[in-house]
Amino acid sequence: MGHTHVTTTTSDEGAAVPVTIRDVARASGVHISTVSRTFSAPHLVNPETRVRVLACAEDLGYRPNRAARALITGRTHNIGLIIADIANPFFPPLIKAAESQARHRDYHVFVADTNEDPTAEEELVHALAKQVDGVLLCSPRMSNSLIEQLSREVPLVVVNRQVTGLPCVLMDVGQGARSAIEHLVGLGHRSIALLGGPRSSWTNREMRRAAGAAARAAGAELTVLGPNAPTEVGGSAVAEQVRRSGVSAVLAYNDLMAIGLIEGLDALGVRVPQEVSVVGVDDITLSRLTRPKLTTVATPTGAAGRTAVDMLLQQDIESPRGARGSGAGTALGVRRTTAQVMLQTDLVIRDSTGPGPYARPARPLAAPRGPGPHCPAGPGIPTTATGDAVAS
Amino acid sequence: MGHTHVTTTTSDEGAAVPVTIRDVARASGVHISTVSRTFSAPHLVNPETRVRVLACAEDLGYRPNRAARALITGRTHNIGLIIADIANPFFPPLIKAAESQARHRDYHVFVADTNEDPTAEEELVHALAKQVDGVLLCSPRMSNSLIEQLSREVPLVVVNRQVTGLPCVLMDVGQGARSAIEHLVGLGHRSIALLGGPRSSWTNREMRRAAGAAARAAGAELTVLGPNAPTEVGGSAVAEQVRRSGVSAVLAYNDLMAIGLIEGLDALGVRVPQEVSVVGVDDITLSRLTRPKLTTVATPTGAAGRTAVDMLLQQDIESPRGARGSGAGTALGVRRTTAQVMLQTDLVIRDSTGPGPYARPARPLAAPRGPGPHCPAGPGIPTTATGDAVAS
DNA sequence: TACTTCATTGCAAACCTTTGCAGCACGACG
DNA sequence: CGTCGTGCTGCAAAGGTTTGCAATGAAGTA
Repeated sequence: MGHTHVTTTTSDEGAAVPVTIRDVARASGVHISTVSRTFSAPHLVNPETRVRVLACAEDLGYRPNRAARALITGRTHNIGLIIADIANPFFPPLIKAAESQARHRDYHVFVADTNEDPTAEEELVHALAKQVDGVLLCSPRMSNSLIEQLSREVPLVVVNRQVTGLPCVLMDVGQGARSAIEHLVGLGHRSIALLGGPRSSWTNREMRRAAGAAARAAGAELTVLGPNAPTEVGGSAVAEQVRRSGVSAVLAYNDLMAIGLIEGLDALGVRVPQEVSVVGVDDITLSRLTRPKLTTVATPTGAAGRTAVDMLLQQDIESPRGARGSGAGTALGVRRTTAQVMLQTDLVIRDSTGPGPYARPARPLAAPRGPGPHCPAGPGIPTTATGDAVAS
Repeated sequence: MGHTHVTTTTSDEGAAVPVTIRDVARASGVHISTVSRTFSAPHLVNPETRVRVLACAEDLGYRPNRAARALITGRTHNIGLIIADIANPFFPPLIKAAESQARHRDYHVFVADTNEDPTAEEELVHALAKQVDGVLLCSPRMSNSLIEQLSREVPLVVVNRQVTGLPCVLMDVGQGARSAIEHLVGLGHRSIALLGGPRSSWTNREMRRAAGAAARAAGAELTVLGPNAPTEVGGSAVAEQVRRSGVSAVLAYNDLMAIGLIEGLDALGVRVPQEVSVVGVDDITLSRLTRPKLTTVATPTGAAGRTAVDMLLQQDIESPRGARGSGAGTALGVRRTTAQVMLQTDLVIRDSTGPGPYARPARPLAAPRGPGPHCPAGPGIPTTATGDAVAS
């Protein structure tokens, strides 16, 4: 892993020459305030002057110093985006959507990864606080109370976590888990495992709650396995445990774990979906590329990113922080309205789920053990999953 | 995709009360400069005073304003990281390595995605310029001359692109492509396709050059297909073309394309590796999870991230930008030394490559068409790939 | 002509912090 | 007793920008 080759050259390249508003003012023969206005309030300056100033600025390669500007206006036109794990393919679509939405409003997005570490999360919020106008906290791992406390330092929008009093963007994983369970029960599974994710994940708690209720309602038994790391290795690590537990179907915390689990089961000689059905959550691109293709609960990540940015900017605009005028601020408790948005999820049925032990044969097929590979849920099996498809 | 549910509440949460160095000074009965020193030069302040100040600061929840600090010191302790496409799993390991390395040196990393768009790249550099101490440009898509120009605005380190006069971190994809071609020729392939990536990619040019030379030297024929988008769809889109071209092996620009290609070939009924062998580049985690597992050229992404950060910080430290003292700077041409580091790559042989039409049978197997699925390159076939394994 | 209105520009304070320099007190040394 | 060094602290300028206010001059109105 050492580097093969290092070449070193020395050159006399000119260093960065910071050109300021003063230089432009001097060059164009006006006061610095006029230059400033040329950029931030063009309608206040004589068209002739303006073009002259602009020409000089162009000439000198002047660029307004955003940090200095932020110091006085209190707005940086930056948004912070804190992510538990960039390596999780769930996030990139969210990031991209947020970035494009922000760009439309003349904002830039800075992404930071926390490695699923709550401490890093907190530190990052502090570091970002004064350099951005607001922070999007995605799938945070820290406590609600800490989040509330941090929200006093910088405007926050939380994604994938419900915290009262703060704007939140949620995905209805409860509904998703319910559909998944009902789908599995409809296929004839009665003994199902839930592969838990990180302990401190709101999504994890929601899924657990909803899946438990749905299983109970449908007369199926739900075993909870976890918590686990929300990654491929987290999934493959529990393969043995899944086999021993004797369940015929598994709902995983996310696609990555589902894929890892399938891989792990494969290594143990357990075939999916013939012997065990697996459902994931997220519908990452990858879930369409593995064999078998993954049945999964699709989450609207792009919409989440866009919505979160909108909510942040809206909240941000109505309360210009760092106001001028001496230290008032505490006096008038700012009245702020916080919305919580819940986005729909959808079950996408592909090839990783198949008939279970209690399936009623859909057509004259060999064994109740299920049809050949790549056979999606047959049309003969209702997915209403209210329990009546089970009978016995 | 609409949101199911929106709840809105209004609360009287106190707004962000920005507490400055002044408040702390007032509270602890010292001058602001003493407070400042308490944080940035603790050894200069009386221990008693220090604890008192720290207590007050803690009490009031004071946090130094990094923007204001940067304005005067000229250092933000931030690093910008510009990436062509976060959705490409090649980058996350690089990002994480860079972040961890930066954190060790008390720096923060801000990541930004450009969507493979050169214009966005340039804009992002400008936006970041005054908010970071330097920028890591990863797999840039803009021209060398523009990069050089931008490097006068902010210290730059370039990854996956060679530009003279600037510090660069390169991966030896030339060597990688050579090994891949030799591996394929050794397996008995004589007609090979190279799936090109983005036109403006340095890696792309390097691979093309090296693969061409290696094929010529080994007496094989190389067909170049492309340029293409460096994604799964970019790969699957050329499946038809690959089949028509009649090659028996393909070297793809990266793993994503290789995986997409395999998927596309599968849809056309072409089996990998039995009918066509496929080699990728990058060794992303995903390449171990697809079937067949991907043979690929592993690139040291983590090392690249760490090295890039080191080089940036080193370059940065010796020349403190935004120096105090009036507008000198042009006068003394700053002498700066730029290193270019080349990192090794390694061919990882898995299941997507198998014997070609000119293979000599390794053991008494059925047809020269190749063994069953999941059979990696048999131990009987040497991978020295100097060409002598071909014979006839 | 005198007065108002308007557009344009300059002035200077403010944002929050760092830092060179000077001042102060105190102990030590000659 | 005078001088010096040392340890600590305060003063004020500086960094690049925005912005309320005032000043200027010209045009419009009565």
